[in-house]
Amino acid sequence: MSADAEPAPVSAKPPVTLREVAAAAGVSVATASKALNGQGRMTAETRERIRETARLLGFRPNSLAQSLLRKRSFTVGLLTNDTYGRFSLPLMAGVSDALVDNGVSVFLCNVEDDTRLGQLHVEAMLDKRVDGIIATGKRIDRHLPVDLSNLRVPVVYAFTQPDPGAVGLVSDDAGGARLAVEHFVRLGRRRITHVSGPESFAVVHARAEACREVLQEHGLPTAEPLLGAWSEAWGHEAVAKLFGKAGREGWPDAVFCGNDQIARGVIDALRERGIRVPEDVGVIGFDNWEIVAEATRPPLTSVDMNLASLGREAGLALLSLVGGRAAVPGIRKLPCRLVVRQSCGSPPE
Amino acid sequence: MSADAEPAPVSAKPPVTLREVAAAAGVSVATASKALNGQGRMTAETRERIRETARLLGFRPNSLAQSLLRKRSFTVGLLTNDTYGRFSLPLMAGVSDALVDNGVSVFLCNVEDDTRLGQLHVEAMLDKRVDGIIATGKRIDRHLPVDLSNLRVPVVYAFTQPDPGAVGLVSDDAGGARLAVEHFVRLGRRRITHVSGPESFAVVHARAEACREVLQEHGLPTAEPLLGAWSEAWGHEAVAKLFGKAGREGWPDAVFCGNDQIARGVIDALRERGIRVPEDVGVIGFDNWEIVAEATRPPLTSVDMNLASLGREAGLALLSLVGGRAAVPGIRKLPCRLVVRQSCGSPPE
DNA sequence: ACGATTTGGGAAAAGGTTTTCTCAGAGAGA
DNA sequence: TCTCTCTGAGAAAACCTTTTCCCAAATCGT
Repeated sequence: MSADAEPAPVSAKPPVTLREVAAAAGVSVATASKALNGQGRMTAETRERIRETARLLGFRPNSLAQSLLRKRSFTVGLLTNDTYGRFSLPLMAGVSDALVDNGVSVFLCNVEDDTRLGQLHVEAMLDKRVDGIIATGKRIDRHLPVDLSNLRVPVVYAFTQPDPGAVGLVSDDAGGARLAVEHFVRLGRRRITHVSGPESFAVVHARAEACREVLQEHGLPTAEPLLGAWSEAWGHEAVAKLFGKAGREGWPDAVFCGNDQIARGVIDALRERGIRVPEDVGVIGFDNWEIVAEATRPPLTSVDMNLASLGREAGLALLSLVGGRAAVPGIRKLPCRLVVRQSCGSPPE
Repeated sequence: MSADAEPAPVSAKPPVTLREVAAAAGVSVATASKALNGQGRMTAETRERIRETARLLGFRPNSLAQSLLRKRSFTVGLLTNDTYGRFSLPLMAGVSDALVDNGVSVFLCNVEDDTRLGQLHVEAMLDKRVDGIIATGKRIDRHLPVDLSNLRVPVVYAFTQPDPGAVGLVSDDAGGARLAVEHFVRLGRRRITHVSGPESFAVVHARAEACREVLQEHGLPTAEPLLGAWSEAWGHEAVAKLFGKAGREGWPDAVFCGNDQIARGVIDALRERGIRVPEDVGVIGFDNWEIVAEATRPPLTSVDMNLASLGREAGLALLSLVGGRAAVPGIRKLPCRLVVRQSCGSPPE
């Protein structure tokens, strides 16, 4: 019989340890450690020899052992209840971006509005000695279904309701709304309306209020915002309400929408009525959800909440907290940005 | 002067260790460990006393120390290049679901089609001694921009191109297409066309081929699929091509679309032409992207790739690999599922 | 009552790294 | 030549838990 070929072992040999490097270089582990970390005193020749040996052997320090000793794991947890990631993913990208260069990895935990699951995840993260936690969600006026107020690690809240006294980062919804409405005003629009989501959302009020303020500042007529749902269907309905009444002169010439889906519905409904966008009516959305904003006809001008920046800031804030530097508690609002596409037209000559 | 109130320390006292529990219970750490893990021999009374002490003190074992010893970190990495998470997030949800009950946490790493970033993340994960890695992406016929073929830890590929000899899980696109076309046939549709994405995608061919097969099996006419982009705009264009020519009798009575955005475009374009959906033409999409499928008018019947299940399976497969049980290498295709809404009509009486 | 076995529990090593001490030898100053 | 100060490097503790081995006391059998 021929000797059977050994099946390739699924897991290769164990990683090379500092002890092995030290042995290969003919020094003690202490010296090896110091050589690699630029600590201690030794001849440049010794240090270089050890470094070379480590390189040759492909040595990488065991992060677990380091963490155990340093009481710092270079690991943070990102807690979210935003299953589809509309908001958390851009945020996560920013967080990750801010942290990866510091060698920090991110545990993503979806708690799904389930307290038990949240508890489970938080305990798992704590057991794994995360250096800190970033809490995020799908709306900024609700808590996650889990209590993070008395943890042994710092917590930063981003795009979710912070606990009192904690560090919170949210988008400046009022500012975003200003951006949109002022853009309309600048383009010469005069009858500007606001169609937004459910009354139960804090951002709905913040944006509506800012909208009203800007209109007043410019001496333009204000009307009650139309509140409904975050859906295309509501955009259609709203158009029916706004443009259903006869008398073209009463019609708005601009609609600022609470999100891009509403705006999409509004634009489609306007086209169905033969009302031209942007010639007759300008439309601005919110969220700058590119896949929607770019698919509307014409492409949608929209307010971007800069969630990636928000995530970056949250990551940096957490890093600073982890480093022992106290951060100013309270809610910090980060500016939005208007992404101009073609649903508003150009300024009058 | 009144004594200043001490500012609350940002980080509370360090976690309680096994040593402290042992001291409080008047036993050695060895005994304490055994008591808590159900190991060793001791009187039930002693064991219970230690357990109670631990509970009182809020002891939780340091996962880092455990991992160091067991050579198992209860941590896995999820590598993706799907920045917006259309595909990775449902998948991630499934993975997480499969793993959380085993106390396994997931590092989410977005590598963004950037080899350097990929390298960075993989090394960080390896340094942190992840038990395994799940690789995923935004299309199943492309590799991630990072080499995972000779890692010391098991790797499972889900919804991305696996390395040869590795374990790969993907959706059964051909099966999904069959589901859609057979649904049309069952409803009595006879002139069924296929509008899909760019030719460069493997799934485009798989689905088109399956589509052709089903039509042949039923003796129905086949036509070349229309290949374009994954966009609404292409859906509009395709309708122009299909329904532009005069002679209503040559028109299709069913359009199977390569994704929901195309389907959305198709439905909108049909309505604009006064062609009724589903009465005149049935439409089926792919991906079951709920936010799109539910916003089309009428709501879109669509093929769901069961990405959460895919994620679950990937998680379980990885767990099994980590546990040392060899898994069958090669690509396993998981079935799709047809989500029926209202864009196809009801079966004829 | 004496040896054999069981019982309850502790000591110590292991896991990989960092850091603080310690120490032998070398060079310098007198 | 004798002491003092560096210099280069190692020993060992520490981080926290698990597990193997070991030992004394108690129980059992005869």
